[in-house]
Amino acid sequence: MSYPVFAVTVDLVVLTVREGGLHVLLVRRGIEPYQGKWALPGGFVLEDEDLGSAARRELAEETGLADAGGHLEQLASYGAPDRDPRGRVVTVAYLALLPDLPVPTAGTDAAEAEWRPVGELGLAFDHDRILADGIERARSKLEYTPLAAAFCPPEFTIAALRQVYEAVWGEAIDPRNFHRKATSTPGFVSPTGGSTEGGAGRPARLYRRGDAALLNPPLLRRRPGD
Amino acid sequence: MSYPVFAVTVDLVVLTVREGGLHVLLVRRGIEPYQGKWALPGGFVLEDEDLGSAARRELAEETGLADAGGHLEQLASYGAPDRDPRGRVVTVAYLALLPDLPVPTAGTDAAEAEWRPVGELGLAFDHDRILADGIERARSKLEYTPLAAAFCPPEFTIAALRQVYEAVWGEAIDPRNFHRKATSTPGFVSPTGGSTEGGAGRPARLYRRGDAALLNPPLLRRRPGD
DNA sequence: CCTTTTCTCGTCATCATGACGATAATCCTC
DNA sequence: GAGGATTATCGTCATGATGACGAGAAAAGG
Repeated sequence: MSYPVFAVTVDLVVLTVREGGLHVLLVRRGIEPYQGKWALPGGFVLEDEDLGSAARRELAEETGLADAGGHLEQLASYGAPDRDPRGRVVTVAYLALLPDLPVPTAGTDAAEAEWRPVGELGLAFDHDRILADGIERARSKLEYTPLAAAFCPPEFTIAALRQVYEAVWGEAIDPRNFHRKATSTPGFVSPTGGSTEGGAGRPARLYRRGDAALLNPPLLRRRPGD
Repeated sequence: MSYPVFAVTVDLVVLTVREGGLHVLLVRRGIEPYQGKWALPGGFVLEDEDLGSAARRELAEETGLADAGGHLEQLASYGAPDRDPRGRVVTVAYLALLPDLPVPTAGTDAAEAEWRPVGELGLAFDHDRILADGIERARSKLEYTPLAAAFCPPEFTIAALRQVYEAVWGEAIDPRNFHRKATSTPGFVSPTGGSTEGGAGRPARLYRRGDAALLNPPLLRRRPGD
């Protein structure tokens, strides 16, 4: 039986929270098509390589970081016949959530990788859509999982965790209610015993990510139209 | 630049509720590899065909039904290097939820398509995993969306909807509390005005699927370990 | 007419949440 | 060092959602 052949790529939606807003890692394309445009980092899946392995490899190459406590999961696949003018290319998109770390550019593929605020449009290929899907996935996952901690360093305060929610959801959250929710939901966070020092205001206790896979009950954002 | 080439297939996890239990549409493989084994229906993505179009085409071919009010969504992609002994094949799995309809076998590809209870293992390729992912997706979607109605005919009773939840989640639900929840959650169901007749017990009002994309608040299943 | 079955509506205690007051513990400024 | 600013943490209260369960309504079948 004969069948069409495809190239298969992985594209990465790498999100972080910095300066109070959600940012995505983008690269400027050096070659046609879409030369000079911003695009999601990504690349071809190699022979003998699993999809997840390819995503982890690309993430390491683009960020120059050995997986620093973040989170990586498959997002969705995109394969419109005309999505790449060079031919039939199916891309498997992955979503990565990382703490705010500088992107090293020396000695990596990430010649022009940069954190950009989400919301800019005009990315190459169908990357606008992929990015939008990734952001919606991240927003939704924060409701039902403790994954907000993937945006934080290994130890963090409740306030830092709340600021992640506020940045990703784009809405303000009452600090007192959030504190109650975060500390009372089993497996959300676990105290380290330590505290912050040197900042403004009362020192805050430090927490690590909890061991729950799911928040129960979830932490639902306010839906538009209620 | 050179890169590996892949075949791309779509595989379908087609679920329905019948006889009080969750069933999946399986086909018996007629050729090697895995000849004689049960497998998910699926096939190659054609030249000039979008992934979603391929899934809809396969669904129509396998069930012989023009999309009968069900639901179809992308599930995930699977591309382990050794998942198909014939070579590098990436499959994009789709999840379909259908009302319980007979599977016509005449004049279709579905030479041996059958509804099988979920839970049997030993499917071809990595289809055990794909099926498990599809079931978990369906269970989860029932919590946050009105999609349970996709398992029902266009008009249905609250009891029928409840039985969908009980079959998919595998747990009993209090009919009175479920009735309150279904009728009071905005956009979950909308009454048609009609009623059942001829059955045992008091006639039940008929409903259609509501127009909400999300249930708010959601209808959470009891989590193990609470 | 009575029983059985199933649907529908109500009640009540409990829990989660949103709104917000109050106190605690630090830093900064004078 | 006194007082204010800032942030963290704890508490209170009204409201809404939920689980458990009682009870009436509307049919079928003897």
